[in-house]
Amino acid sequence: MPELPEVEVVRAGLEPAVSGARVLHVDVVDDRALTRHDGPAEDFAERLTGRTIAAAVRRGKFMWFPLQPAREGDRPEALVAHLGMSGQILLGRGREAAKHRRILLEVQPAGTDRDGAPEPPVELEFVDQRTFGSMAIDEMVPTVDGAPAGSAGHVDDTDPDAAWRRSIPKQVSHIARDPLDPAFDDDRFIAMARKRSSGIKRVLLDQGVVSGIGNIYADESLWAAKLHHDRPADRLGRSELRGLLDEVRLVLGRALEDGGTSFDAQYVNVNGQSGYFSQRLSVYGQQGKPCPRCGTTIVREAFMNRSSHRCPVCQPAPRPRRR
DNA sequence: ACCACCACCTGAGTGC
DNA sequence: TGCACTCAGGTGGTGG
Repeated sequence: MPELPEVEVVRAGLEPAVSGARVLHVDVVDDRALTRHDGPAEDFAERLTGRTIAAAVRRGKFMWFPLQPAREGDRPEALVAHLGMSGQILLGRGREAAKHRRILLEVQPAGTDRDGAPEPPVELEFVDQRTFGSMAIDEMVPTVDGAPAGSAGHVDDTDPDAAWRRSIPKQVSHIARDPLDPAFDDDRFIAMARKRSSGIKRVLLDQGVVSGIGNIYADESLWAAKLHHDRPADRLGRSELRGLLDEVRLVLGRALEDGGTSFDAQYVNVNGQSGYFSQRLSVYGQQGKPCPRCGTTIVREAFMNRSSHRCPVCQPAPRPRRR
């Protein structure tokens, strides 16, 4: 479930189960699910087993789960997860192994039932057909701007116990904030974009400039902002970029409300359920259908070994750059 | 520093 | 049926 809304659906679904939970058992079924981990599977399992998870945090398409220190004075660490193109994290108890199960974690939730008895352990199953996703244990470093590192749900940012709040896994530190992050800096985004000569869609997809946007939401946002994907970013006005940012936020927000975009069973929440935003797509995958705004037939074009979808009238091609 | 391209994978669909 | 080919929601490293 790879773009921001889908990853946020997963993060929010995991949060109540993992916050304060203790990792009882780690089973790495396929080592390829650890490409982001610096070390062998045994190292991953050893460092994770017995640890307590503090929370579930997300920036862009990356999620991480800060771990309480194993011993006082230890460097702060987190379990990092990226879903890649086809990853899922499913929650359950004793479920049958999915075909592409890569890692299974068994955790002891922090909560108790209404009689005060501990809840039964729960399984987190990391499933990933194409193995572009992976997990890792990574050290945490302070955020450069000193603000909370990402979206963490119901967390008190002033709580001194939440020291992890202003830290980020080292391998995620180069990722820019996403447009739904309160600490996202609009002016910084606009300044960065206006230094890029490549097309605006490449800039939207550059996770070091703005994170969380992938091929679906780039196309949807550009259609909403009436911009062609090849418009050179350094030739766009500040107000055009501001307007684009507004549309990005609207699109991501609506997709989140709908539980994300699911084209097939590949993209589901932690309970295996689909999202419904695919019913509201204006251009992505809508080639041959009428533009919802002007009725012109939507076209699909090759773009970076993938596709771009647009309305030829609402989003006319830019004139080639003169020199 | 930027920029375009390629590799990393599995499976579904299409045309011959 | 089988085979070759294309395509799919992402990221990172590589050269220029």
